[in-house]
Amino acid sequence: MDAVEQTEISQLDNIGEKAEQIFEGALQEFLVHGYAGTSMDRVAASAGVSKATVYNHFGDKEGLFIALVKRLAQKKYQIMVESHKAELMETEPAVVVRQIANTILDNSLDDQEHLAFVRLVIGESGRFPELAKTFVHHLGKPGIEVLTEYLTTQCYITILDPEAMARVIIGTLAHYVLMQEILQGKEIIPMERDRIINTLVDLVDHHPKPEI
Amino acid sequence: MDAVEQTEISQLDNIGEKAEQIFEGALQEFLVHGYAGTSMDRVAASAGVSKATVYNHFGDKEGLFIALVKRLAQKKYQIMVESHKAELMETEPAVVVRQIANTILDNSLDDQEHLAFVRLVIGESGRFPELAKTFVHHLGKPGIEVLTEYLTTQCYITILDPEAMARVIIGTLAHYVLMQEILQGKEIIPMERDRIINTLVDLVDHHPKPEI
DNA sequence: GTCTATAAGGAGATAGAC
DNA sequence: GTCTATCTCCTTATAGAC
Repeated sequence: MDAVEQTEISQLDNIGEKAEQIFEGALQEFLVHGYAGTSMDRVAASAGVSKATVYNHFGDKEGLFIALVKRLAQKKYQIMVESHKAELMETEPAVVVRQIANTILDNSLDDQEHLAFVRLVIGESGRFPELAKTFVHHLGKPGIEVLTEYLTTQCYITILDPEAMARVIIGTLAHYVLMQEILQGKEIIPMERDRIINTLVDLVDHHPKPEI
Repeated sequence: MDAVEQTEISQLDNIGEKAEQIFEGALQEFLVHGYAGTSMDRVAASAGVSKATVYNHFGDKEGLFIALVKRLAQKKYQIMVESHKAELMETEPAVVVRQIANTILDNSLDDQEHLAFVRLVIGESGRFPELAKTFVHHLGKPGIEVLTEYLTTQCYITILDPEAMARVIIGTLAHYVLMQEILQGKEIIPMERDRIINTLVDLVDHHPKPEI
């Protein structure tokens, strides 16, 4: 396999060894200190390369930041959506909703990198609107769409507005992660994850039949 | 009324005219540029005072930032929770949920200051955990508690876990604001607010009676 | 309390050798 | 392509006059 073919296999790999190092260093710094709080000196040091090399690869600080966030969004997409699509073919709504909820929470609640990434994208969404949109496109939209598709085909009798219901489910889970972990509220307003999941499962399991 | 009594009436007013100016300048700068992206020079200029005056009042940049965010959290609390508590005494669940949803969305979706404030608190929640907790304590917790109290007393027959259901309702609305406005996703995944509200109203209106 | 002026250090970005 | 050394500007914070 030659170099040209390799670049078509994945947009994440084979970008050069130095570039990989720079991404790794930039990841550490931007996730911890934010965009304005990160210096290119520390990125270079953390990556183990000189500052000039960083500029040679990514042009300027903004270019590096944008490339990093887009790369991370793609990576998260593969983890959260692609690798779990197969599981969605179960027919029992209760089982499917429980599985989706567990997938989202398992990949969020204890993953400090993910929590820092969400903080970063939301925090910079006013100054980098395109990055916020990339995040929505790669992580918010697919989750809602996949669940909507499922609810539409499997629960069309009981759920009047599947897309709105998908947003209820995803929104509840996202807000739970935001409140408990990202905003560090788990000691202030504790809530067991299973109570959230059970309540969501109930919503689709015995939902109101339209009155007959 | 003398000065001592005045300070007990509200923690928001009567902190000195210069301090008020500084808060106003700091508000503009921090909400737009974030913590690290804001310079004390621009805060002073925006406030119309000298930089030394800012330092005399608030010690350092961090002190000013913390004071500003705490002040804003209190202000938002009064707008979002206190001023709407009376409306909660309606007995119809459908009416109450619709009212809460409209209160939250009316005070969020079009309020650029509020959206920027949420961006700021989430974005800085890793570096200023106490501020994140203040936000949860003043804005997240009261909303959930008030709604939980209502659902517990008024819907105890149909809702098995009122606190979890309160989080479903609040979480759905918060996530809607986050996706559509804060992360600027309204063109990417459009959704009418009334579809969200109607779906939430249905949840409490004809919720599953436990099987008899 | 408030101002002007300044200290001391860090920031983004580049020139030029290799 | 990568490095070292450097340029220039901006940052937080304070000293000292009033």
